[in-house]
Amino acid sequence: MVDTEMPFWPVNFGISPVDLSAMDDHMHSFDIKPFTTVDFSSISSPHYEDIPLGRTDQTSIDYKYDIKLQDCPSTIKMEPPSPPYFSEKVQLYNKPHEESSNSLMAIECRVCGDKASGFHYGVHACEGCKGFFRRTIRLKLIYDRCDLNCRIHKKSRNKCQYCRFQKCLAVGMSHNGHDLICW
Amino acid sequence: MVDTEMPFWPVNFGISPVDLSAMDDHMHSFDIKPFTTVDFSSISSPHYEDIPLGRTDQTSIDYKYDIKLQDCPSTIKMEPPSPPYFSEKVQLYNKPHEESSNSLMAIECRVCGDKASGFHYGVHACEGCKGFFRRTIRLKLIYDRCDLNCRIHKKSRNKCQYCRFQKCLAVGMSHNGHDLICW
DNA sequence: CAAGCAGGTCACCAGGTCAC
DNA sequence: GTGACCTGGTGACCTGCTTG
Repeated sequence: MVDTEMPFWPVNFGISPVDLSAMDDHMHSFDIKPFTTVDFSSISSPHYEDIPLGRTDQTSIDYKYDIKLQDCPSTIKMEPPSPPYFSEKVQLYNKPHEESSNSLMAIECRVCGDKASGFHYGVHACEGCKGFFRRTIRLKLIYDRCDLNCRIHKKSRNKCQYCRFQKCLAVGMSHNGHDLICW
Repeated sequence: MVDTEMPFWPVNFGISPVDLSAMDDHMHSFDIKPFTTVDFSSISSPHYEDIPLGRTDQTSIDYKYDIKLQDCPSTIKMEPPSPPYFSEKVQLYNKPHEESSNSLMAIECRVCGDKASGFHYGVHACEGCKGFFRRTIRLKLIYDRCDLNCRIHKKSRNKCQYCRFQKCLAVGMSHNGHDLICW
């Protein structure tokens, strides 16, 4: 959070508007941080920024965590990011009156398959996995390594924290996941 | 089981624990306090020395935010007011790649760079910054001071309310923005 | 009438809490 | 430690008013 390395915006004082725009564009390019400065605690963000239409830019930058997956056994594979993101939101907004929340109810947690309570940290997740991920991040927890690549299900999700967290990362959970999809 | 001494997993590599904790601590900036210690009456839109045409009567502003931009660090300087009608249009035409079907669509929020939804409070702003500014003003919110001069852009705008609001003021948002453009 | 903005609304999610 | 529940900020959308 708080990237102070480039406190640019104040500088444009007395510059022509055109220059300003140009500068702004430039500034944006600084937003992308190298992994070495990954923003750990950033609190998130804009949930539905451009939801309604054409959010075509859902790149998979979410994977900045995944890149290493922390000594992840090679057997762990990335899963595609949670695509329901748009469809559901759009659907929701398109039919406000209807009890369309039911549709959301049916969505499965990408990590354990339990019922997702919403779109958390960039993926559909249940309360349990959401809380687990949050706790891990906030407390900077490190779990005992496990090479068994345990499968994570609703019933077994608490058996292996290491693999659960790996799964969280693998499915694209990111502490600032929402931010990331902007790029 | 849980080893917190060696935060070695991907997220924070390259970041020192100090940085991390600093970041975390920054979260507290979301605490909102009533305007008890702030002289609300002295708050006003930022001054722009280079404002050509006399925005004479700042006096009628309902909620006048401090000229000092809430004790903003001296490194923060005002940006020129949004002379938006032209600058943004120019910018618009300089960006042919944008789908300019709807000309307004392409205008950037002066605060965060997101897509502006219109001319709000005196500047082109997105729905998010518009709502944020409105809320801050109407509820007389004051945010925990931040001296980090955080840059505000679409994906980070929610990370620091203090700096976001400073940016709002800096770009010229004012509760009676309409007065401003009427000179 | 249309256009455009101020202000309101409320689904949504991050983060906190605490019984278990 | 877990996860169901709660709280509060956010922002997309809506409504109503003003302006031309």
